[in-house]
Amino acid sequence: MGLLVQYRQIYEALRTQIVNGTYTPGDMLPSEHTLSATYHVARMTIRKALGQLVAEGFIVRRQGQRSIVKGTPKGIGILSIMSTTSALSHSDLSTHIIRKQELRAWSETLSFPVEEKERLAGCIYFERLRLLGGVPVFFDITQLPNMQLPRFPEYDLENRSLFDSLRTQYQIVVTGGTQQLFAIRADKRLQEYLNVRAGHPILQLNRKIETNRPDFHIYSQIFCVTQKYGLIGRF
Amino acid sequence: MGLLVQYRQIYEALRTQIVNGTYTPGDMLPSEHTLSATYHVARMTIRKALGQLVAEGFIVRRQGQRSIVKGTPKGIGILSIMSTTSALSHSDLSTHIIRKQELRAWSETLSFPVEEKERLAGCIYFERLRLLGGVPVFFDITQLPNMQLPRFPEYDLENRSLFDSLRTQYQIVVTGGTQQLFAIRADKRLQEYLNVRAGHPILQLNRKIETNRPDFHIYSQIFCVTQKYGLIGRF
DNA sequence: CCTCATTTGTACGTATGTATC
DNA sequence: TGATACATACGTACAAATGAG
Repeated sequence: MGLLVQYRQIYEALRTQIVNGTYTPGDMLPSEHTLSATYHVARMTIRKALGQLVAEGFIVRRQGQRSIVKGTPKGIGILSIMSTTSALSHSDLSTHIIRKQELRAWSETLSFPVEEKERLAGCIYFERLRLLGGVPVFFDITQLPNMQLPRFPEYDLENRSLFDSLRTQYQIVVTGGTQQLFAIRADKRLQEYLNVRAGHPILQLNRKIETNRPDFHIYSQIFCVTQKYGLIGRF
Repeated sequence: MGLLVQYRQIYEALRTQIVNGTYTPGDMLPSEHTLSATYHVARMTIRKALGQLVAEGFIVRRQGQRSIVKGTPKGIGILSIMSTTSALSHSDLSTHIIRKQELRAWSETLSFPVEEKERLAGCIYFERLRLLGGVPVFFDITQLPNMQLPRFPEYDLENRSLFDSLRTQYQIVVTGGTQQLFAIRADKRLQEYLNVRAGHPILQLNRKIETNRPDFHIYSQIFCVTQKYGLIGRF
């Protein structure tokens, strides 16, 4: 296991408590000193864990007062969908697999060049369509290197987030990335999948996502209809 | 001065050396131990400074080897323009002020609600058009609270970056933000400014940018033609 | 307005583990 | 294998911001 490190365990523990609602937005976490006592670690270890939570938007911290819980952030490097008009439950989002993950050659049309080690490892490829209340809102193509991911091709990406799977199964976490954005007109394939007329404006994102593994990047292309729902994300 | 803290001074020193080319991409920084000796500070202080540089993409760090310089990052929370076809000098980007910064009421059409303290402080508003090789590529509207920004209305935003000005003049640095993205059709105003035909796909970004000042956010709307130049950024 | 306890931020020193070369 | 360098972790001390009184 790669989870021996203490600050990581504490990070996971606190993170879980925020995600599952033990702490709700506006709540205050215990002080560094208190946490240090309860987990039996040095204050610096606690600070490291809290620093991670700050970086990912789970909490905010200000000198002189305790950490304030902000809740589960909307998209950490990822983008999530949000209604432009009314609040909408996240559970209304469903995923339809167009192509299940499979080994195939790297696409030639990526915005960002694949690194040598990744090219040699081969490519896991899949396509998904996301629907909100039955309406298709975005179509995405994901490619990632086939490196030390035992049993990955069997995972059900319909119900689980790719990023959650990578984090919990393989300790791969997103550390940042580069993205390129375009507004385009819908082509034939997009018209079909996204159910729009010819020439409808579509938001395209090409991204190279970096992780804590030095030579492991996720390459994705996302095509999104933003007429009714905007794409929202943190940076 | 807010720059008494040591790790911040060391951060600025190293950052400057990367930006001005003393260190070029691929170079290695001195080891933590060496830096600790040259600056006469503890290793932890060096680590804090290097951590900042990592977070902003100036360097990458891996256990067992020295810090590797990546160069000046393209857009930290900001977006910069990059040609989709060929490499293009950044100096070809020119800025045309449509409306110089002025005090006015907060716009009602922002994606993100303005915070109470900001609303009371009033709004500094300006509009700019960015051109690449003489071709307009994006039009942006920026609004920020009129809080402790002496002489700001006089600054020439044509030649200087807003973010550089805020950082060097007021020690305000971007810490993150939320953005909402849309693909839209060009309306009459955008057709005029961006020189496109009716209905041309336009990329719209609405963003709320957070800073190190607790109650100071920058609200911006960006409208971008991505036909020839993509919008690129880190997250 | 000032004081004081609490809490976080910065900084130092030291030790050990682990990855890279 | 050994030397180098970064990562984690402990302990301590003081500075600075916050909020309560």
